Amino acid sequence: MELRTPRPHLVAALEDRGYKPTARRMAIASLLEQKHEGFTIEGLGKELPSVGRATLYRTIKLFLEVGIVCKVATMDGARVYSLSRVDHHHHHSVCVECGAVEEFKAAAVERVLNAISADFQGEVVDHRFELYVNCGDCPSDDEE
Amino acid sequence: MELRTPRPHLVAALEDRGYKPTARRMAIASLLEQKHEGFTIEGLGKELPSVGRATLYRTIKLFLEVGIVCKVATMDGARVYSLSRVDHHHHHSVCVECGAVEEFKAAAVERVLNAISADFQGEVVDHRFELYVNCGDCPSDDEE
DNA sequence: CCATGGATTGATACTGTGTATCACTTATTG
DNA sequence: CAATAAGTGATACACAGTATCAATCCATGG
Repeated sequence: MELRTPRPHLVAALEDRGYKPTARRMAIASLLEQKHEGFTIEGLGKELPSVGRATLYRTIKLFLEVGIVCKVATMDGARVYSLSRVDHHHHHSVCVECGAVEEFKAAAVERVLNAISADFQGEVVDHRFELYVNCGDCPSDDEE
Repeated sequence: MELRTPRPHLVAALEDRGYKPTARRMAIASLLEQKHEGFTIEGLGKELPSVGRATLYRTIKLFLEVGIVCKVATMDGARVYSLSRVDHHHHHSVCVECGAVEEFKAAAVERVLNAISADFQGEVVDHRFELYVNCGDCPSDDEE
């Protein structure tokens, strides 16, 4: 298991919640940092065969909880995960060709949301806004 | 299998594509018309035990293709299906309490989408916008 | 140094969701 | 009625995710 130290804020995000930055977790985090595409956990398993499946699921769940990974819906309704590079609220675009996930912030979306919330009887608790794109510079899977 | 005839446009949607309005399909469609909440296929299976599991999955897939059913992502990323009552582009709200799915059209969303598309290098192919709400008049599961 | 206890890990079994296959049935059409 | 296509059900399979439990790791105190 090659252990490149991931960026400090990932480590901090874990430690702040009382989780240990173990070798497994650091290996997984540093792998994710090299990934531009959305990933599945089964896919990670193939790249990190030395890490148990249960640990992978647990770790990604932990990363979700800590906020360094997001769960994104693809166009066909499947789920992929994506490392979050920013710590504020954002949305995702997913390239339908190469699967690249980008994070973007659109104040306009929040404004629309507020407008819609006002119309809604009942309370708007949360939302999801995803863009499916042709990113235009899909690597021929070089980034893999 | 009780066979209430579903609304004509469901039948038409099938026939227009060369699919037959069989007894199974009509039974499933008429069950869906009574449903206000998002549903899972396994759930349908419990309500229609006389219909084979494979047929249920095939039928819902067919309904998706024909456009009379939508696949909606819940807040936690799970998928539910929902009968579509309108035939134009729309979005969904999902009540986090009772699971009720509403369809709504928001021109503002499309405007934002156009604005964002202009900023994007590459082409925006599709999008998803879901609202998670507390609908405020959750039946105490009376509508089940 | 050793014991102890909590956190982490891996193996495994299990549930849920969806697809593929194949034999059987039903409808249609000539 | 025979031939054929469409639809159906059983089953097996693949994939996603959870639960359990024993084993391991690691910090701490004696």
